[in-house]
Amino acid sequence: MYITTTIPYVNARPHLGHALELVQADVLARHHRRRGEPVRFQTGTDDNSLKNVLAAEAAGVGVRELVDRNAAAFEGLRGALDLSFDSFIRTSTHPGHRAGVERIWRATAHDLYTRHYEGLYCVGCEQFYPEGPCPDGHEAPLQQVSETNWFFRLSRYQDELLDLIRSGRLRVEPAARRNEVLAFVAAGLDDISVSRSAARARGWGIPVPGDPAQVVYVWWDALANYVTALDDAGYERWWVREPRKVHLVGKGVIRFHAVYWPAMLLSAGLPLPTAIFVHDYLTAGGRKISKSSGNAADPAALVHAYGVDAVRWWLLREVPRVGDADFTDARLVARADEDLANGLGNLVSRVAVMVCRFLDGHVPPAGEPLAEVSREVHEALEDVDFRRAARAVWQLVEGANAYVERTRPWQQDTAGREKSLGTLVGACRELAVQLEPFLPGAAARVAAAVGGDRLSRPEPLFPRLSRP
RNA sequence: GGGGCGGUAGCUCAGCCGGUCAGAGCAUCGGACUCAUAAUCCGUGGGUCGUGGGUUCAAGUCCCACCCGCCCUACCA
Repeated sequence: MYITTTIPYVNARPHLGHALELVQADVLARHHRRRGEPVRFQTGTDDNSLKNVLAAEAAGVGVRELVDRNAAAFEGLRGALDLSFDSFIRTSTHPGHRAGVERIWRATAHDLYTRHYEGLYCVGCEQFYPEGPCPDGHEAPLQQVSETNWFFRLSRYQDELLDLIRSGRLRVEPAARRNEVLAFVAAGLDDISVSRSAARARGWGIPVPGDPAQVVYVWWDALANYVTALDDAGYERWWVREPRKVHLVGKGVIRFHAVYWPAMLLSAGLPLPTAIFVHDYLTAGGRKISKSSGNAADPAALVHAYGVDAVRWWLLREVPRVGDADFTDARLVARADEDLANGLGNLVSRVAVMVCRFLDGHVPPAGEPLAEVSREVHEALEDVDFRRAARAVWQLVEGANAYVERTRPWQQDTAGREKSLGTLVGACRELAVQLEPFLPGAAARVAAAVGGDRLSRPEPLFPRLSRP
């Protein structure tokens, strides 16, 4: 499976919303790797956005400097969040990116034409509007622009796109999002502008082949990363031969991924992605998270404060498949204490201690499995429902804790203790296996605590985050 | 303006094609237990399922209108 995240533009540092998408992609990648499937997990940054130029000007630093600094912060999420991406592309520095964008441009030449355009342009949106003000409320005033741009014949692909999505050859999940896209396409597609004046872009971006006065529209540039990130062999393997190509995207950019991108590929005669998984947004304390609104919900800071397991667990266990989710520190702490400390951590602790206390640390033979959850986890992930998958894993924790109460090893003779503790150690080991895609660090610690023939009393795996 | 999503116990939410669908978790309260990170297990209370109509033998579950929140899209029929 080829799994991608969107590549955020790096006008600021990453926020929790980026972390959500990365962690979701990471779970899919780890899950499918665990199943023995070939996986390539791709992410990166969009360095070529005009917004980066503006952010640099506002901050009084060079574009290169700002872009490098912020891109490094995004790439640094790998360590902070235990991400397992195979490659990280930066559109301004990746060796093959520019050439790849140019190649796709040329391959679609039969659908490109120039048109004079006059209108109001919002640099914040990188879009034209018939009237002001900018609907997104960007600070910068709309600019009166009169120029000639390149246009792409998107209108030509309307029927093909409808057929693609309706037939499921291009899967869009959740269904509500698929319907949204279908409604948009069915309403009629206009050709889109796919270049910008190089002068207004301050020379930042990729020049249009054969027209250096124009730079390639940043979305065209950015979308291409899904194939330009791959070298020739990689392209063949992951974009031509791979049967499952999945884009994870936020709800705000569905149109680009489910309409523009497939149309570009159709025009260029290239293979298409097979699925687009759309997540909704996070709010923080009831307020919209935006990169410009300060450093609220900084994932690296949250990891520093609460640990990677708590942060990943909140993102996976608490965020619904449909609908925005509100993040607060209190919710993260409550969820971590309830599930990780009181549930999983305490379970491992009581099991290990009983083995030490009653069986002198010797691990008895494994008993019957307590619950079978791998299938439910898999089905939930196929359905792109991370919360349901995480909940399924937790059935093991609850089942094991209930089993302890039911069998009461402390009241049994040695044979009884061996039987129930054998079952419990087995359950903890299974838990470590099932947990790996979600909380790789925690899974490893659980595995270490209950691995081997002899156990010792473990330190608390997950100390409570709140004061008792 | 058009389209979409959400509005279900104090909180976070499940409820697919209409008929045990009025639920789960947390919180509250009561009980049990003592292996464990003052953790765990069992049970209880609590809701006119946004509002008002309609269809139906039967509607959170379908239709219409409206209110609130959010998203996408467009401001020319």
